[in-house]
Amino acid sequence: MALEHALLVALREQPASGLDLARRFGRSIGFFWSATHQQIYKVLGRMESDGWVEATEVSQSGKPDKKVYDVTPAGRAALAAWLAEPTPTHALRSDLAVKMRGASFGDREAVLDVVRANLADHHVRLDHYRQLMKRDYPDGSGALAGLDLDQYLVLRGGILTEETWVAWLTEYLEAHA
Amino acid sequence: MALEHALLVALREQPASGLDLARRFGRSIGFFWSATHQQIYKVLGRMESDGWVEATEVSQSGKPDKKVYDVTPAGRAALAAWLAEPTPTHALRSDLAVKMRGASFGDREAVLDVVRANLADHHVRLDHYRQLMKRDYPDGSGALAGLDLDQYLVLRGGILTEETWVAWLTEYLEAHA
DNA sequence: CATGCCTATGCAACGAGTTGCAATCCTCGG
DNA sequence: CCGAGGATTGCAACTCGTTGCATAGGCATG
Repeated sequence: MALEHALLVALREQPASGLDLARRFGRSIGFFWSATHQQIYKVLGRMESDGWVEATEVSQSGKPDKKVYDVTPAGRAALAAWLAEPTPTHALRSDLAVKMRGASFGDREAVLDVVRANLADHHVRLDHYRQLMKRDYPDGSGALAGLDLDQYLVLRGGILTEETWVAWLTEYLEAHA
Repeated sequence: MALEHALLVALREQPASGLDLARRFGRSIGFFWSATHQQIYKVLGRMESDGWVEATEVSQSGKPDKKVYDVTPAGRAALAAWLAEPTPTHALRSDLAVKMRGASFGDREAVLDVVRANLADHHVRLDHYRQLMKRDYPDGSGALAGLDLDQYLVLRGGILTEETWVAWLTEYLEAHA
């Protein structure tokens, strides 16, 4: 239900084509929200027929044309309304947690390998986020406000989340060492 | 894809009926994995026709009969195979993060209210988990092993996760104070 | 020119989960 | 007896997202 609104946020930050969005959702935004290009095209089409966004054909040199989407006033209103709605908090929902809990019912060493692989992945992500932080906010949050501050704070959330994963999986592995 | 395996883990811990499972998924297990009874019945039916579980009709005094499911050898093998598979890590996926990032495009004070409501909810969950921890593991993890240790460690993960949410949302609110 | 590769957009089929509703069995209170 | 209400199981329709594939333009290389 929220991909539409995530796309509205992304397009308000910067108008873009479907594939541009897919790339952004694979990078900075997408570390906190993922979506494939198929899903993005599908939702963009619905949003366009709902009048939330409108597309402009843009010619490119050396590449096929692309359709750059921008948010309409109706889309802005829909976004503002959604932003003010309460959001239910839903639980974690992690395959890995299920495997950790069920490790006794299979090959424990195999589960530990899965956990180790995930830990390595979370280390990579954490390093990546920290690099983004250093590159984009070398002076900390002091001078930020509005959109910049919000982007900073969401990146902070990503870092906190990855640190938690690292801590948790490390604790799991040490307890089973 | 993993509800089936989450159910296998739950049933290996303790055979149960569909509604029993729904209640457990609304409680201890479900703080890390949620599922409605409809979804559980649907998946249990498929698992039964796949030969992963088998049901026994059990009469109850004062209540309708119930079907208690237990895991078959084929189900045990399927669970063991799944446990050893690698698990891709997928990103956060949080409506609230999108709202925090997009707060500039709507009524910021309304978004802050949404964040405050979520913060209160995470405080409640954190308290709940800590009570579970105190009730079920008053002596810490020292003497635990196997299934008990795993259950403890997953609860630890829940606590770490909720602490992270509390820290993050608090930081967000203070930055916009 | 033919082939392969990248960009860009999109369709179709499927799987998973949610929401709303229904049916049955049982007990309890009036 | 009758109706209310909880327990138990389940169906149907819908939304959301994934996976696999298709189409087309343009470039580079052999």
